[in-house]
Amino acid sequence: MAEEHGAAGAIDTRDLPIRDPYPHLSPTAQRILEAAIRILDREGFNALTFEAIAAESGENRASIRYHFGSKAGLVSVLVDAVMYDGSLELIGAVAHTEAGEQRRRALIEAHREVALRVHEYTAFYDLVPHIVRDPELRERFRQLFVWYRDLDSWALSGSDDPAAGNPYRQLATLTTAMLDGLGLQLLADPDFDLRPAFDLWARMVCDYVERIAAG
Amino acid sequence: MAEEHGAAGAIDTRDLPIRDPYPHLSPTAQRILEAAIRILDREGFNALTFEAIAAESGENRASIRYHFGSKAGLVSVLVDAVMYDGSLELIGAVAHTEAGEQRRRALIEAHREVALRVHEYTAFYDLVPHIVRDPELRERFRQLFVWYRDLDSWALSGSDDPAAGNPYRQLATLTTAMLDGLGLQLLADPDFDLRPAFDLWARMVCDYVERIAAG
DNA sequence: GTCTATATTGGGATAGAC
DNA sequence: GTCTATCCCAATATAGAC
Repeated sequence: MAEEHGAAGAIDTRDLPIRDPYPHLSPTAQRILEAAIRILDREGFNALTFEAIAAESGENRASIRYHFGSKAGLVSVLVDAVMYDGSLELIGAVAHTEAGEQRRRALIEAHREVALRVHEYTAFYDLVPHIVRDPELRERFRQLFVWYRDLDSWALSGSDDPAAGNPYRQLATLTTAMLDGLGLQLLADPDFDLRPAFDLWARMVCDYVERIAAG
Repeated sequence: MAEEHGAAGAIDTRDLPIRDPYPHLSPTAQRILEAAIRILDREGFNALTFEAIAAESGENRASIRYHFGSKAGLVSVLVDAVMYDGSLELIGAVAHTEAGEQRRRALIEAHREVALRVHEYTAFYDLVPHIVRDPELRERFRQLFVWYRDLDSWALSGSDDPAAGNPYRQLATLTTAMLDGLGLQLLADPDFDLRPAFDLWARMVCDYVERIAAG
């Protein structure tokens, strides 16, 4: 009675516009990248200097340039790592669910979990100004949104057929926007309880999906 | 048959957690501030140096420090100016509308207009990382969100009584989040057409409001 | 591959002339 | 109130020793 995993895997990591940077890095480079992410979370983009990264990682200043070429090279990999982490969680939650109501619930629950963790949004919003002004990074950013809308509409449709997601495309756009926007309100006030708002959204989505399904 | 303006003005600029910085500035300081905003829009926060502002405004480097005390002082006023501009437009759209359907429509139309102009979101998202890390700025940011939720729920309720907005508070949170999130998607892709998504949102809001009103 | 030392740039702050 | 000159510092980049 369970769906075949192959079918449910119609959307997986291979469709992601970004890839996991870690497997392509030497152990030293991985340590540097991890240190850079910690600094970005804690102190923001402006604190992301070779000096600070060297201290945090235990590596030498010059070693950072050796492994990543330049500041821009490091930032590019950093952006991939942050984006990839966020996407991976969503894929993991829905990729192997059965078609139908179960998948829709899994998607909404995964969204809720992500939304409630402000910590990841700090690094994300720190990177946005730089992503938007770098043509290459912005293109990856754009593709990531496309991917999010694809995944969301696919999961909302509850069908394994990607084309079935089309009626849900605008709803997916709204859901993605909602999550980013709620993250911003959480940044403004870490004590703000966004669960009631999220619950309302989940109800509105379910109502809408039922109406679509009913014709 | 029209409501009194005094009553419709239950929410106005006096309730804003930030004030218009311009009236308190000398003509020179105003020119400097305008130049700073242009640079922020065009080149981002990192390009916002005394050097660049002096060149853009035609004023002298030292004059900037004289008028704003320090870089942080300038940024603080800059944040107020950007936030105030966004808020003013929304107030203008709904403050003098009649209670009921007209006000709800005015609110939604005002939101649509703001959402479609990516240009203002660039400066906003450039400032976010700095706002979030400065306790004073973040507090004003938090209060601004509270104000947005108040205004939105008040306008959605269609009543002049502020308390009538309570059932719409979560919906207001979602609307605010939606707009910020759509702005982000527009930053990622200026050609992305978010009107269909916005139309869907307007419909979902109307449906919800009708259901609440019906009891 | 790794590190030291140094070059170069550009930021904000300060003091004081006008 | 406005501007000039200068100081200090921190950042990335470079060259070359090991």
